[in-house]
Amino acid sequence: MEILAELEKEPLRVSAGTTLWKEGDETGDLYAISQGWAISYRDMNDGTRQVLDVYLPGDVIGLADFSFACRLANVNMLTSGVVCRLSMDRLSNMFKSSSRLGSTLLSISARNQTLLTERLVNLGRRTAREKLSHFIFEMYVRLKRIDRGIGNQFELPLSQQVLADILGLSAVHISRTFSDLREEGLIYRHRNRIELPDPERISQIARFSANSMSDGMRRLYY
Amino acid sequence: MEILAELEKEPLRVSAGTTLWKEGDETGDLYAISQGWAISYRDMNDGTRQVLDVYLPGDVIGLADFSFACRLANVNMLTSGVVCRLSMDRLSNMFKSSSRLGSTLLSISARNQTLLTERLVNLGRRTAREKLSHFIFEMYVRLKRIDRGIGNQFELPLSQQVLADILGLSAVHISRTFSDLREEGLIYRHRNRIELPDPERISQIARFSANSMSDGMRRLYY
DNA sequence: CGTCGTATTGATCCTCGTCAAAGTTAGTGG
DNA sequence: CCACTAACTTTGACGAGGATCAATACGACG
Repeated sequence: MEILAELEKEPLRVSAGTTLWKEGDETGDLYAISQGWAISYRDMNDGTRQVLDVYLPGDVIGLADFSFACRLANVNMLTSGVVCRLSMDRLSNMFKSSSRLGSTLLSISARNQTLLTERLVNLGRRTAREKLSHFIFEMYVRLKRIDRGIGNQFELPLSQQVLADILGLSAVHISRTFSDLREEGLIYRHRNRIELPDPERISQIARFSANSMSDGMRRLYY
Repeated sequence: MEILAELEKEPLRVSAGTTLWKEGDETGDLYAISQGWAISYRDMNDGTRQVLDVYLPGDVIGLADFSFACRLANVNMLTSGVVCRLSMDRLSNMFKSSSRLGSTLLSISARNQTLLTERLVNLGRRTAREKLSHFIFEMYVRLKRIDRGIGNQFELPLSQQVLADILGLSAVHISRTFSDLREEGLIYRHRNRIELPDPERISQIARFSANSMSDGMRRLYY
């Protein structure tokens, strides 16, 4: 615990749009995001981009580059927020002083992998309707976990263009899909606010497999 | 080193088609695959499936479920081969006796994540032509790493249906895409044998970003 | 009140999926 | 050595989901 408390020592305010790092930068410290939203993404050489990950408060950013000398993706703040730095040096020390902590980091890494995997399925084998509702529902579950007390409305600070870049679709098609979902009374979106009148139904049409996210499945750490 | 040698102690012959585990099984040991090919995949409830990962000799299987009580995907052998078991108990001990090893596992996990990420981009933002040539080229690079001395021909024991399940396409379209690539003299496929007359050009077509796989980028461990 | 980012809507095109049939190849048992 | 079967591949015809282009509408904000 005291090791992890160390983490919170150096809080840093960042404004919306701040670049934490760019692809190709030298790999340095990890960040823990304690307030705000961030995304990691890769620019394609044809002008489009693919969002790889969406980070919420409580997430650790940068683990994926752990074994590389250079960053493999850009990371930007979507909103203003607060991040905490953790230097790699200190991290190495932590490894030595606590084997338990090593397990924990490995757990976090494994869990990230699970989310990626889920998203891989989402991109590979689903229609736009399913992709969008699946993603919205994933966010709903993740937000609920860090903030009990979320009803069936929540803030989702992602433009339709960003959603398109996450789901591998065009922004135009995201708009159309939202229209469909709204007409069917499944998802309402006003500005950046999402309302899910019947979350259970969403999870069905999204073919959401609870496994990977349910608390019941998780183990000891993290 | 001696800890890792432990790994090789319990080699197990397995035949093509062997199921190492199924989705929902209790998470148990890790496997290292020392000969043969394997895949992990998820069955969708509409009869299709999505392949999540392709494992080659030298790869570690099962890290992704590390923090879960249940397996999140099926793992099958595509060919006959040899795998080595590593019990989780021993793994925990390893953590305690060697902080370096913890880092190594984390590196492996991070590297897996990188490959997933790459595949995410592949599924999200590329055409069938690009997807297929990207995947073929990725295999080429990975095989070359474990077997220097591979020229521009190699064995790829994946049916077109499996390729489809990897790339989120239909088997029919894989066939057509191979035809196109063959007519352009880019990729020849006979039976399970792949020939790349001009690997460099493939990597261009595939818009392959060398970063994530190049040795030059890698760090200490693994 | 104009301007800029963001959303919506329509028209058209193209990539890829689906269905179905035929062709190939490997493997089996007689 | 041949006939039979099962898995895999190729090819064609057709349809649908989503991309693209372009015009318009909607706020938010200075």
